[in-house]
Amino acid sequence: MNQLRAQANGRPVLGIPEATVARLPVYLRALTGLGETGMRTVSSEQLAAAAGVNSAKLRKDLSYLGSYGTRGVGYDVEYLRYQIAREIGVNQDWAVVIIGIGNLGQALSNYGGFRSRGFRIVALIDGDRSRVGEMHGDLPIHHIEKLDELVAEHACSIGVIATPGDAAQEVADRLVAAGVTSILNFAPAVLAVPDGVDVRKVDLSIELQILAYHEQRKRAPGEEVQA
Amino acid sequence: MNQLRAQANGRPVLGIPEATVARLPVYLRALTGLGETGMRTVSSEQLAAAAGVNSAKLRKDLSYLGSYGTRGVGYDVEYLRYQIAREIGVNQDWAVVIIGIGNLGQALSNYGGFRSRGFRIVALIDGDRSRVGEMHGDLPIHHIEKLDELVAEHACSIGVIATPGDAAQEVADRLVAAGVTSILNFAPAVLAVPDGVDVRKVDLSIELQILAYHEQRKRAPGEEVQA
DNA sequence: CATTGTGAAGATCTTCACAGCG
DNA sequence: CGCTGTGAAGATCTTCACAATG
Repeated sequence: MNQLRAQANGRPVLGIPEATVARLPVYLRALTGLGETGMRTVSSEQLAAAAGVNSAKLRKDLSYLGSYGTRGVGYDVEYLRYQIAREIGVNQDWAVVIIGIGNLGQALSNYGGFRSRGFRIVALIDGDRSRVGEMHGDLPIHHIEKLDELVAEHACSIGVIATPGDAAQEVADRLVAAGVTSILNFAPAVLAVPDGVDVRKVDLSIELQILAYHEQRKRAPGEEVQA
Repeated sequence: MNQLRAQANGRPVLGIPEATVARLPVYLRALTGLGETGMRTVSSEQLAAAAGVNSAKLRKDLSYLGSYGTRGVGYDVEYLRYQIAREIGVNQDWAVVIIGIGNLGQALSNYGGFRSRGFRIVALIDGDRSRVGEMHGDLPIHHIEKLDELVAEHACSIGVIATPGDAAQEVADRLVAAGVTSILNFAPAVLAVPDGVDVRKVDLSIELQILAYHEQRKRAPGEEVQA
């Protein structure tokens, strides 16, 4: 329902396929790594290997961004890195609140990979009043009643939910009411949100279950020969 | 390359589509929730709503498992839950080792959602000798030199990597050498593993980047009208 | 007769293979 | 010549819409 791509100026527009969007951060990471080794130029073959995809897919993905390569040569590492970062929005500053400061919330608040990609954690929030004031790194825990205030103060558009499942919907409602329009949900719950709000869900136990499914298949071959 | 589905006995065989496999745990969770509320029977419409998908997709997905519904009525909650659990392998006992006991590794080791789905964490492992013996819950940290021994002792087929990115490949090699055939990788690194070993990757910062991409698009509409 | 199960149509994603170009 | 960029083919996934049926 999109696909109005590349126009006059060569810059793309609307409608980078979701599958491509999901891989751009991987390419970005790979380019950053290659750049740190001093490499100046990279072929689609090399970059694809570093990113763990095949080169046709990589070239197709990059073609949605524009024509940033040089035929016969490859891509300029730094230039491509910049273009992808701009496309994703990672060279902006994103204020993030984390709600639910259990083990996972703490792990997330300490995760170095956020800061280096433009995500700045501006507040830690919990519903348990007895934990208010507790420091994690240089951030104190606030009570969830302060959510509106904190979101407004930091112009925060992204919220991370790391609460138990049964608290997640209420937290999501509060986030939406406070003006947050993107939610990363670690809680085991399906969230209902209004149009215009994006939710992405990470479920640790689902990933393990998918592995288990395949593991089980490795172990029980031959089950198919029994009509 | 698969699609040899449903045979004589009605039981499916090989080739449940990946997209379906990835949703089965979601249905399982939804069914467990519905079951706890006392619901005995559920229509595809209701279950789809609880799982956050549309009902046509749900029915198509379930059809790959067999014909477990009753026309005009719906699905028996408990029976369907059992069938999905069996299909995924969640009613088995899966021994899991976690390598890298930083914030994330600790969060994972405490995560209740694993145990209840048949995943039993049998060992915590770290490369830092000074942390050996440290207790987390009822498990001590072992040094990575003990990996082979621990994997063998617990007949462990799944490993979780929660180390920094630069240690991940070496850890993966060790896991494979020890006999682990499924790896859940939280480290920011693309892992090379032999055929027959499955790797799934969870990258927390990638999820945030995907949100940022869409968030950016919400804010800058109209960029497309400038040839 | 409400609801499942499913062919068929449509959408999206991947891969191929090669024309185009530096 | 080497490598990108991309139409076109192929694979997979989603949705439609309705026949089958308990």
